[in-house]
Amino acid sequence: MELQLVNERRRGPYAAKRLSEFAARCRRGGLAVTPQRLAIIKALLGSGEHPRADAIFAAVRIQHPHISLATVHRTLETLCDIGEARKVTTLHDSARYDGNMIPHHHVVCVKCRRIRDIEIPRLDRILAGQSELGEFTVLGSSLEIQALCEDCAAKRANRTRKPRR
Amino acid sequence: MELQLVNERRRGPYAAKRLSEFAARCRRGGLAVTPQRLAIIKALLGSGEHPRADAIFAAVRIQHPHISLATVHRTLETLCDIGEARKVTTLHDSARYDGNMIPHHHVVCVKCRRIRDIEIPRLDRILAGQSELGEFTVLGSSLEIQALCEDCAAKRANRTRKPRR
DNA sequence: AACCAGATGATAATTATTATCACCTAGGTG
DNA sequence: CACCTAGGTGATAATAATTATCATCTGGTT
Repeated sequence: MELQLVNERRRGPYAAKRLSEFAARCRRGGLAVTPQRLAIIKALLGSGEHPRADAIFAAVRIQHPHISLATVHRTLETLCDIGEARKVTTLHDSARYDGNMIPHHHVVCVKCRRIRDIEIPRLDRILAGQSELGEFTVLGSSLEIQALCEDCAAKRANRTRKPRR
Repeated sequence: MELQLVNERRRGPYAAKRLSEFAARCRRGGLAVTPQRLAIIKALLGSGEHPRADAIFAAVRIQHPHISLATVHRTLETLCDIGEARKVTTLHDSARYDGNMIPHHHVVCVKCRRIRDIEIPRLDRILAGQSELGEFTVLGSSLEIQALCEDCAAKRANRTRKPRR
């Protein structure tokens, strides 16, 4: 079997480990360890639901009634920046459409958001053979590769070479 | 080579073919063939940029100065419904986060938007070996499988069995 | 204990998308 | 070919997620 649902049981120990390392990882990323950040990462690691910002907000509010929704949004983005979380969806701020209905996938520049089509015949073959996945009936799929395009890589290199100070 | 950028040259003939079949496909989908819809699919097929609604709006406006932005949004969604276009991003109306940083992918129910993690070790192996892709430097990737969960499939079956009339 | 860069809370601003509704038109019907 | 009507459109308001702003607060270092 090529595709399989992830075993949920592994989540507990994994979350505990991640949580115990969190303070150290914040400091490594140059971030202060605040009660809000702890509460947010805890809520995120404790959820298998791929929650939205407002769900995290609701969960965290129980212990931190004064926390602001803006803080939750900001913190989740920050966590993604230091590699403590990832966004399941949308690298883009608005929907993008594609008229090409031939099966294909996408590379997206995370900086300028340019998109190029790519083909991965072997992946399409794997997916074509899989119409059921646990309790799900497969309808379609799309692979998105996050990348840096030439132009943006060049710009970034310039900035790295001579950081303003 | 497992992954490769799609050759752009193929787009012209492909677009011409799709365009010539468009009216028939609309009727098959029970849709009227309006000048607006024609203009929008034409703009979409003519673009390799995976455009946003507002870009399509700008393009179409040149020939149809009175078209409404709402029509463009509506039409693009309609085109997706009848399989004439697809959304490159965001099945969701808001961002969703994941605390699990172990490489994995997602199945999403297109109805209730429930998400489950899946593992595809073979895909991860393909991707791990690919740090360059044409002019792009690969940073990460995520596969999203669109599906229908058990519950939503059951609900849909009920509706299909007894369509109200 | 004091300091301050960075974090937070409160709120306003922004922006993509959807809803509403009066009017219009594609495409069948007599 | 003129007419009819379900469905489509334009204009605009409403909604809702996210981001910006800014005064205040605090983690962590001195």
